[in-house]
Amino acid sequence: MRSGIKQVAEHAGVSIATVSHVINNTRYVSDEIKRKVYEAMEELDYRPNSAARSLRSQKSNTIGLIVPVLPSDTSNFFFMMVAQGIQFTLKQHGYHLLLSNNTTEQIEDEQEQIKLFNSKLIDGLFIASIAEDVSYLNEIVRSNYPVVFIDRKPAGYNGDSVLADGLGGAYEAVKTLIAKGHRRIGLLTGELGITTSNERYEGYQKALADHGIPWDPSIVKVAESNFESGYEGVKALLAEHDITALFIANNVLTMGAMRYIQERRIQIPAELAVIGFDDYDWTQITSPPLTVIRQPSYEIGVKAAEIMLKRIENPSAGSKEYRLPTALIMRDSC
Amino acid sequence: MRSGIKQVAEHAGVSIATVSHVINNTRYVSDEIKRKVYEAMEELDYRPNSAARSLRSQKSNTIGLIVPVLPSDTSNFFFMMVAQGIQFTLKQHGYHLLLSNNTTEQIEDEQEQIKLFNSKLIDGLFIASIAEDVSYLNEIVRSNYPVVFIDRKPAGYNGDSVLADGLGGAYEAVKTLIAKGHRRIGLLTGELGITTSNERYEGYQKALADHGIPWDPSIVKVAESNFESGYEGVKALLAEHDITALFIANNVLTMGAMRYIQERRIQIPAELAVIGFDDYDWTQITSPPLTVIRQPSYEIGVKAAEIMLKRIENPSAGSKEYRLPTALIMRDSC
DNA sequence: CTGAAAGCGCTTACAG
DNA sequence: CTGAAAGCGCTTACAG
Repeated sequence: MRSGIKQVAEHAGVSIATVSHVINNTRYVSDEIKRKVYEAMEELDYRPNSAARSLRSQKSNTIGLIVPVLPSDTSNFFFMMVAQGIQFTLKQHGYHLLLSNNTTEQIEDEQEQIKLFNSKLIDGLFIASIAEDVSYLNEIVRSNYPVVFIDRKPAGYNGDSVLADGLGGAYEAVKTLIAKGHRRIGLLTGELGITTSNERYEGYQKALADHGIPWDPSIVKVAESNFESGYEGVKALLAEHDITALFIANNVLTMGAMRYIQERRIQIPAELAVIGFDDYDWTQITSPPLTVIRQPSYEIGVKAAEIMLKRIENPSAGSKEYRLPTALIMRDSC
Repeated sequence: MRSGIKQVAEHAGVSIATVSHVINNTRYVSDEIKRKVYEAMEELDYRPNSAARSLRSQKSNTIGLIVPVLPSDTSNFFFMMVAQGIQFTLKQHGYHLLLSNNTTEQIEDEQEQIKLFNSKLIDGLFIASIAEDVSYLNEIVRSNYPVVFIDRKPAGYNGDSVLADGLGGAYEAVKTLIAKGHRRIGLLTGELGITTSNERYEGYQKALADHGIPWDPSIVKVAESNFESGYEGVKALLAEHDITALFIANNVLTMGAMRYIQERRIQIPAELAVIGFDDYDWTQITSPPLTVIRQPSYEIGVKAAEIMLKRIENPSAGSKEYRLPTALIMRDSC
């Protein structure tokens, strides 16, 4: 039998109220008694039962995370890194992370997950929603706990958001390509709708505009974010159009695209200059190593967790947007 | 205010006992009453409070997962895929997954994590322990819930284990290299001690022995599993020894090794034949695409979850080991 | 400065 | 076939 607060109280010769207060540091207890309580806890290897604690205090010390990662997607580092950053930070503050993948990319699934989390009395929710508009949160979450949006900033609900500066990153990539003399610069990007893709597209357009290059919609390819689409995407782009450079706006598409490029022995950067998105180790092992826009994925997780902890302490109104800078990592592909 | 079982009972005009029983399907209730209860639950959007449920039933419907993934390790797909497989399967059975990374690779950290999980009343634990001997579990877990070991099979505690057939995979890789005419086959592998590395080493030795090739310890390099070590590992191997082929026994080392190989423009397979471990998308974008031993990582997660669910239902004694087959994926690097 | 006691929302013997 | 009630292990007003 595991021992509870009652056993500790008996062992220390005090009331359970006192034990509770020394555990939570929630009112003055004399040093002498404190010592006794700690000793008793030590001796009995006491661990507070968090179900009881949650039930009573309506707090679970647990925060939910919902990310859209398909099981087929053996390449999506981004959310995995974010999750790690979150978990690491939460752990240091005594919080647990409940993980859920939305594997279907259905909005109903997302809602169902949140309902499940609700019955676990989560203290907060991190979500990379697949929806553009999350007003459904008004009914499901009802401001019972803070919501922090990661990577994407959907409309319709009040919550902080933590994202990378996708516009700036895309802008820098395209500007770099332009500086190298390219004018026919293709874009391969994920499906529009979520802010992430929208912003990168915008950055691309803005860079072209700022440098007086007309925007040619026929050399931008919008594709589902998976390896296959990356492969087919460059293939189509190269078959039909005379581009000399390509900016690929996410890491999964980049990987698929590189497969096609390496298969056809297309010379980089001689025949085609490329800049990819996200800086993971594998971008260094292609031939040549890829120039990429780095997003601080782990740091996004850390930041999101910090924001969440603050919100839990101080649920003041008003939401804020946190932008983490991207960086151009120059290698040999352009 | 969220509504509880009491409100549902009132609304349906029955006792809370009856409501509880229809929720849990735990004793006969007439169809008529059942209908009323369901209606009431629907109407009030009732979600059982799982803290209360856990406190009362000593079950949390939550299972913990501890994996050793370093924050610096932007390459470790394996456990991420396993985690996904676990979470997907658990979700379908109404279980939640509590995630924890052991980011320090300290055994004390591992123990601390488990203690934290204990106070959350987890119903089970998945662990890829960094320890060879986990007898400490006897004190911490005390058979309070089943433990399923993933990827590694440490000694000292009774639990099922789910792993890939590392010995067979390594054997097949080396055999393939031998069949291609190689006799000086190097090995780059992760640190010994955990069963995973041990077995792959064994497979390597066995394949050599079975084909009458003397085992030369000077061409095996044991290294920490990270990108840097992979890079330095091949570098050392190639500088000092005349190997014509190389088997790299895990994916992180493979990535680092490929970096060195591509940097030095070493021709594969002409100058060096290589077979890597783990089949992730990025193994297709190197030049040439890599021949690898595929481990079914997602499936290991699914299997582990299934075993866990069975154990929870039926905590019979005796543990079993489940081996999932590996497969040689032939591409162009050998 | 510390304790006795109510109550969080459920499940589950016990009655009838 | 269904209900009244005890109790899981805590936290936190309320007293003194």
